[in-house]
Amino acid sequence: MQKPTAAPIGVVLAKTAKTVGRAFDQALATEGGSQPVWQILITLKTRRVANQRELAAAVGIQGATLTHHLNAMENTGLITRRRDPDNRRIHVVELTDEGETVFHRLAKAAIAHDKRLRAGFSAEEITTLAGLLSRLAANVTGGGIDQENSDWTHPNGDTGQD
Amino acid sequence: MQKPTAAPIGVVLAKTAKTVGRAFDQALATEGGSQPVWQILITLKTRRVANQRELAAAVGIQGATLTHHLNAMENTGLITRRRDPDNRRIHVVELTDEGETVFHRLAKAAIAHDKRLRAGFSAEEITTLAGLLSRLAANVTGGGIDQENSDWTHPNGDTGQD
DNA sequence: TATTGTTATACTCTATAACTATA
DNA sequence: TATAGTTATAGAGTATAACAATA
Repeated sequence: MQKPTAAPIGVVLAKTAKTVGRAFDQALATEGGSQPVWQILITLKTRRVANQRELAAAVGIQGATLTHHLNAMENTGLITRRRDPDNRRIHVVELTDEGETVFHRLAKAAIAHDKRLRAGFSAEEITTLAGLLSRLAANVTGGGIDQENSDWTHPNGDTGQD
Repeated sequence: MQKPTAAPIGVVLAKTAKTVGRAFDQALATEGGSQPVWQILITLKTRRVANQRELAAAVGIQGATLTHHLNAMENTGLITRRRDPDNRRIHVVELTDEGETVFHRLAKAAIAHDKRLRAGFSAEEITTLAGLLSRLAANVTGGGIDQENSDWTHPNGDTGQD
């Protein structure tokens, strides 16, 4: 009986991500959100994107896929699109007040989710884990993975912690 | 300027899983597979499931979703379904020869993928990573995550390494 | 009635290709 | 022509609800 190889790391990663991702979906859905919408909102709040292509890249989807989500978000009143007067090809995407509100609600859910996730972990372990995951991603991208999203927990110095 | 929180671990996990998962999709697609098909095949090869509900649970999908995939796999000749004579409610799922062949092809791709993933990692780091990921998953499931899949690299003592 | 699985239907996310508008 | 974005269409994966078959 050879030493069991244990599950390959890709399988462990995929299963963990599925489990954790579903819990996150659930948390966001409770607040009327979804992962793509959350990714779009957080990107709009935490970095300046020059155009939708950049936004799509930051979220990790194609331009047409982004349009699809933006249409839904515009319909539900989370964002507005207007043309940039300096270059009318560019559609400037902006959060509405409702979009801001939803962002804060989702941020709260995301923070709670992350807190739950970190339970029992030391800060050092989280750092180690993040580092290992980054290296994993780098191994399949050739090293160019965009792992920023810096200070998202305080997008406005306020995340609604009542 | 407060110390940047870095990305929350859930975000790092999701992004890494997306990146790595897409690379894996790509690797499987090249061999005519997909992740659900691979999960089903590997489960059939590495554990004895009493019925389709168990198989669905092992793969992490609903029964109806499994049926959907099994239909496709039956159509493409990877599996057969026959009724268990002892309990005709149960549909016994079995790999055809073609199914075996595809399994081995996908296993090869999966092994190559995992090797690529592990590049630059020590065995200890992989163990650490797997452990941390398991704990992460446990934090959202209440502890009952099914992380087996033991010796999948040698389903028959042979994985086709030419 | 309970268990096993399938069918019908639909939703979300994603993508590619062709198109419009602007430069 | 090149760039920014949208529309049209489609496909994969998933799910729930209702159903059929068997026990």
